[in-house]
Amino acid sequence: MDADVFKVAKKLLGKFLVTNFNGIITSGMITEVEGYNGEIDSASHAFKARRTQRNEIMYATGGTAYVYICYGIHHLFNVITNEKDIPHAILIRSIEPVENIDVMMKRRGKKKLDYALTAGPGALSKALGIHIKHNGELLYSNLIWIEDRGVKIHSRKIVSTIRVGVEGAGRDARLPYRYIIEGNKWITRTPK
DNA sequence: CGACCGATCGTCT
DNA sequence: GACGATCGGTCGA
Repeated sequence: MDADVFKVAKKLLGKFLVTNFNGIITSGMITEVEGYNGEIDSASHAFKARRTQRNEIMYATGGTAYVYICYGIHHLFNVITNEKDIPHAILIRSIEPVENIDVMMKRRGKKKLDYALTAGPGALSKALGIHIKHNGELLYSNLIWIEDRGVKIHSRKIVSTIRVGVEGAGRDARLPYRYIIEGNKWITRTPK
């Protein structure tokens, strides 16, 4: 929980996102994130304080998972970061796979191990088994959590770019709120 | 490689 | 009734 969603977003790089479903642990190191600055961010689901059934969880206390479905198919995983009623969110966009990679490949229907296994928010959710039913899950639960394993990402290695897929988001569409680990190959393409 | 396009359905107007 | 905080396949160079 922190007042500055972008500071938290950068801190999440190098942390490990872990799931434990049906006794199987899968995990990866976070390599790409995007910050969504609540009610004043025209690319955020909570823009203009529009509170709906879908985005209600964004108003929960920091440390809660916000999962929603995009394009009818993909489950996108976000971390809520602020106090109750302040809808700041961080979209986890890519991870570098670490534990039980074979399970993740099976979930994704992949035969080759490459960046596509866990690059992109829909892809990593599928690989980790994250589902819409985990919306509202607490990230200090025993199902989904974030671990610090001592990996330090120096601020010089953090690159910011515009966010992906928000071209039509209006005023804030081109703000540099996407953060990636420089040189890491486990990330999606950078938009123009 | 890059560009394009169809899939697919919950959510909001 | 329209439209996504996307993905993966195909096509052409």
